[in-house]
Amino acid sequence: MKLSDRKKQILKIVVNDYIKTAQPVSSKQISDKYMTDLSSATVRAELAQLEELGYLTHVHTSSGRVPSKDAYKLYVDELMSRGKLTVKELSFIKEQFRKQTSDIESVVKNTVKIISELTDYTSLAYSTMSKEDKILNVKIFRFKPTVALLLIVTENTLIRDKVIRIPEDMTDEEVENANEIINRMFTGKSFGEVLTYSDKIESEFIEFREIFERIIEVLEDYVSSSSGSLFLEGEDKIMNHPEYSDVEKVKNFLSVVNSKEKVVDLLGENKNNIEISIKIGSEDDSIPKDCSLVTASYSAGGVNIGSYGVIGPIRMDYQKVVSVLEGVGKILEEMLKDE
Amino acid sequence: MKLSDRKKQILKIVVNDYIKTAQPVSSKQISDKYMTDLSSATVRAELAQLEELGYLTHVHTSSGRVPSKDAYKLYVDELMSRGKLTVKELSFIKEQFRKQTSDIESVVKNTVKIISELTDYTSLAYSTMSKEDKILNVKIFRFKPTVALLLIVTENTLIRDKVIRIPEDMTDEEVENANEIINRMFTGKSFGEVLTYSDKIESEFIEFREIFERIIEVLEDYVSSSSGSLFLEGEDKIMNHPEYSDVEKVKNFLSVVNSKEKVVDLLGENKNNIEISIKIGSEDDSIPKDCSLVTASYSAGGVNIGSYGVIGPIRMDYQKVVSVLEGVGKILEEMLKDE
DNA sequence: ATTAGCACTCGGCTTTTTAGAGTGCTAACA
DNA sequence: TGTTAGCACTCTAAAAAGCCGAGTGCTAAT
Repeated sequence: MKLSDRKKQILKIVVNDYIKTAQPVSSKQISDKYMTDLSSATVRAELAQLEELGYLTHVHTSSGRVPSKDAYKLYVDELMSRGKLTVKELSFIKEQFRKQTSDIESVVKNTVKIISELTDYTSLAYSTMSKEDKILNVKIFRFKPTVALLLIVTENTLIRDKVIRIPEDMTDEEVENANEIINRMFTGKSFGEVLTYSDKIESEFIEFREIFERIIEVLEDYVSSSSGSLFLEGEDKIMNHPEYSDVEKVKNFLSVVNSKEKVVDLLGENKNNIEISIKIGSEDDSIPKDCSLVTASYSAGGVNIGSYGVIGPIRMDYQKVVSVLEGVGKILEEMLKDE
Repeated sequence: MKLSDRKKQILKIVVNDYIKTAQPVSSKQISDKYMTDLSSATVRAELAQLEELGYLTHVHTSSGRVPSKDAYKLYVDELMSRGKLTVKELSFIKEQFRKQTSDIESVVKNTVKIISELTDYTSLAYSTMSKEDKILNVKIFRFKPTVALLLIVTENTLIRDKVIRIPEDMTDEEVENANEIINRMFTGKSFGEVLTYSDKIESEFIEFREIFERIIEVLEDYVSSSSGSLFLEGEDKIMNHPEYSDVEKVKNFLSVVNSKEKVVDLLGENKNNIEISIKIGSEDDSIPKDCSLVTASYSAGGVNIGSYGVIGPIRMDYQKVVSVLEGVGKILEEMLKDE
């Protein structure tokens, strides 16, 4: 059934008001505050029908209406007016980004912080570590007889470094040598490729076997499912919202959000959308019960390299969140383009 | 006034029981469960006197006794029996550490995790970035025309890396050159020294001015008060304890614990003690209200390079916490010695 | 010094009461 | 036919009242 314009208008009012106040909204309020030309009785009739259609719920016989998940969905798809960031917010974002140094990691880290700050929700980002990412350069930097730092630079400007052990009896030249050979072998290849051929390659360089193994280990580690960097900010922000006035719920929320695997699961899904994606409630049940997730993804050089977003109660200020994500996203893309 | 042995014994019972149950403990419970040779009336008399002396409080006229801060202090200083870790726990620790790779950062990170896991409290660690730490080696690794990775290896085996920008028109040789000169200048010097002389040095190398400035920036950044790495684990564990059944309190706790500056403040203090230090309640008021902090410090090569510990409610299982910190500490020291 | 006994206190729980906000329905109205 | 005033009804949230019992403090006896 198609909703009349008036029904839509009323539904929008209900959702807006409920998002703002977290209180069930009554017919009288609507008629008084938003639709002075209509009596509460008329509104009441409309509300009853909207409820019939599944967009509203009654907490109990008396006491106003609360939006259902369907209502939220309709709201974000059709009803919600797209907000713009205020000048103040925009300049705050720019201000924050200005302090920024170069590497992607810290840019993303900062982004997450800004988003959480601006929206007052828990915010998260995930940098994909894709198997397709091509290796540009591998550098073994030995800074102690038995210890070296392994640097891997990839196409997506991702740098990974990790400490590895070096056999003590290797001379610096040998290490240098190994490095060069490895570089020749790896450069231009993707993580995936390198790992696939690792057995074959390995046999060719028995002399550097040990170093080689370490490196492969590191690579495997990076590609392994839950790798990639995860950034989380404002986990505690959830407590600023009345639906989480109960410690049990907070605990549950945090246990999900603090589990890297689960979060990666959440964020991993919307690969291709540059668009903002909104998941409401247990529309998909990986999200913690009664939560919504709003995400976008960012890319460098046209390739999707991660996603970022906000997680919070279903009664979320979608308008604000979307505008913040859009605003920040634009600036973020610019920053990454520079690299 | 000196406490009789019996009073001490009773006080110990009260603290132990209260730590375990979080419930005020009554004279009857004591007489029934712990001192069957004494009647509740006698115990009652003793309790009354202990209260007189300030070790116990009455929540209200009826309903049992609760330890005061003084009681906790006495408890940890004299009364508490030192616990040993169970075999199970010990093997758990070793198991966890076995997976460990080399670098300090991840060892410490792992340590924090283990502690939090084992104690069920929020656990934290802080790696000092001291001005006295001497620079062993500086390496500029240019992996893109305008971008380089700056590595700084220090005496305490700390490695810091950071991405810096390089002027595009510098040739690789020039960068190499700059690197060498900088290395000569910096090696053997402490952060503090380098920063002090930075003005003077700078004038000598106008040609490399830009790189030089970047490096100084990075150094400054590291030395700046809130630098050093902070590790936090199990922030949510606080909610497992009944005194934090109120969201407001949790919020307050988290707001302190999530603020890097504040935590660094907390941990920064007990520099010299290898010993375990226990701070109860607002004995010192930097700690979040009604919290206790148990810390120890770790060192490498005899130098103190950080501290780690546990933060939680005053009603904390000190015995368990201390034994875990000691146990983990020993293994940690060993691991770090290997480096 | 210890203990049994008893009166007394007071928090926490359950129950009752009350007030008011909101609905649904109906009948009247434009 | 859509809108509205009016009213009975429902249900919650908050306050008030009542009850239970755990625990204490004190006293008098052992």
